[in-house]
Amino acid sequence: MSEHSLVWFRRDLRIQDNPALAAAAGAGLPVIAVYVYAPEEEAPWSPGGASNWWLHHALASLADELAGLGVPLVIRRGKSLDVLRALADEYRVNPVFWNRCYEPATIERDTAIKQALRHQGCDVRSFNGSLLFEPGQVRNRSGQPFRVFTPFWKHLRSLPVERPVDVAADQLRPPVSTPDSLSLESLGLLPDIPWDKDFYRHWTPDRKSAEAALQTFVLERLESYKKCRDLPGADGTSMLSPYLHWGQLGPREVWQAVQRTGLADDAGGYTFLSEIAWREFAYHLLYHFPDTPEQALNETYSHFPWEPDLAYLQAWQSGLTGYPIVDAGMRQLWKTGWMHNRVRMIAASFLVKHLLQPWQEGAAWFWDTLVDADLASNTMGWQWTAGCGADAAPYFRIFNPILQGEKFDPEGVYVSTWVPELRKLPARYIHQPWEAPSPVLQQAGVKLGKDYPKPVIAHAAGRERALAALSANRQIRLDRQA
DNA sequence: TTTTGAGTTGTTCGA
DNA sequence: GTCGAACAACTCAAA
Repeated sequence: MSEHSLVWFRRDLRIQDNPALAAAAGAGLPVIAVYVYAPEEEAPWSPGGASNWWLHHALASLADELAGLGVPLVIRRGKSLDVLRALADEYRVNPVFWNRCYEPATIERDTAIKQALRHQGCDVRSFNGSLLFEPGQVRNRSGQPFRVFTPFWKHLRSLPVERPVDVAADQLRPPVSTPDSLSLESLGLLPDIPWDKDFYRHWTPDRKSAEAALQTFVLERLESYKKCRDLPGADGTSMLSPYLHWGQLGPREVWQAVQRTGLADDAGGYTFLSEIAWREFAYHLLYHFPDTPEQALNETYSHFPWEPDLAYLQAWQSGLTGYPIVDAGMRQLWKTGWMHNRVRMIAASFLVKHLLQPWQEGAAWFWDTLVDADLASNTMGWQWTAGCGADAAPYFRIFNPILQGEKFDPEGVYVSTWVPELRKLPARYIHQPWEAPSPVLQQAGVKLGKDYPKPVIAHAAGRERALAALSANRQIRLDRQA
């Protein structure tokens, strides 16, 4: 006889629009809600430091919300299967509900768990709570996965997006007896040294704030999104990525919020929805090409002549390359766990092209430092920048960090915020302080090489070196073909 | 069926 | 200062 149903929370840390929870409410049985902390099961892509910080607060928020409904959040640590099995045995659980994850490691784990639980007579039902569409179900006309965004996006627009799932939260019944739970603190998700103190100024990682962020964005910034999203000094982007990653917002809630504004077909709304579609595309690619977190999608790049150099990598990581827009981005990342999208592209391109460091190094750093670190999006983004991914940037598209700075941060607002030692420089020189005449530097209180580094490499030299490497790589491929 | 044209995010060069 | 061309190779779907 079954006495409980169980909801296994993972990347769906919300009550509303949660299909697994809705199913549990509908099942009518007392509910055990559990979060199993098992980062090793996602290795080598276990959440990094910044992600763990967010996870801690997201779990606290979820536990609060659930407690308000009379259902405690049970926190356990150990192998997911062992934990679920033990709970299922002790509390006579059947069925088990969860919302699916889509990384190679989580797919493999969940498949095995589903099989094992069913084998012991426990029904398992999984749902899609994290994507608009299941990545395996989207195919082009030849039945193949899409490798180009535009046809993918066109195809997506022809499919109906389901409404958010209504969860009858008042139907949730508390467990007959409450399983033991670890304290959230005991998971050790928060840092020992307080590098996170600035995070609190920039983020409130709870569900209420997620809803508020979504509402504020669609009401105040969606209309101008197309125009402002590329300006890192303005509040032009949605900043919803960490909420989406952890499932504090579901993509269907976001989609619906945009539709309700009536701006979905206007420039701003349309552009934003296409960004949501890029997120879908990233999952689609990761699902169909599960090696891509480590290996180039385009095999031509598997033997690319990178020139690994620790000094270069560290200069980039610490925001000391001597290129203000790059350094501003890297420091924003370190301080807040987030970087503006335009600057992510500029900083990534600089690492991969000017410095010839392997894109995997950049991906690993972002993975550890971003609060929105997402295996699908991170992988796609870095491969795109390096030129080896889907819809990749052509080899000759090497961002000029000076031009990019002048174009997208013309007044130097963004640079001044994150590289304060340059804030007194006139806008004309703020993206290339080495070009400023000595009196100008002196007046701004900047001594190059002391207060702020000289460029680690001259733009023209870096560009030429990258083009040479890219051309050599191309030659290798042509030789192989011959 | 085959062909054709277009494709997130750019830069440089020369007229 | 502005403008068009050139800078691969490949995917996808419309014609």
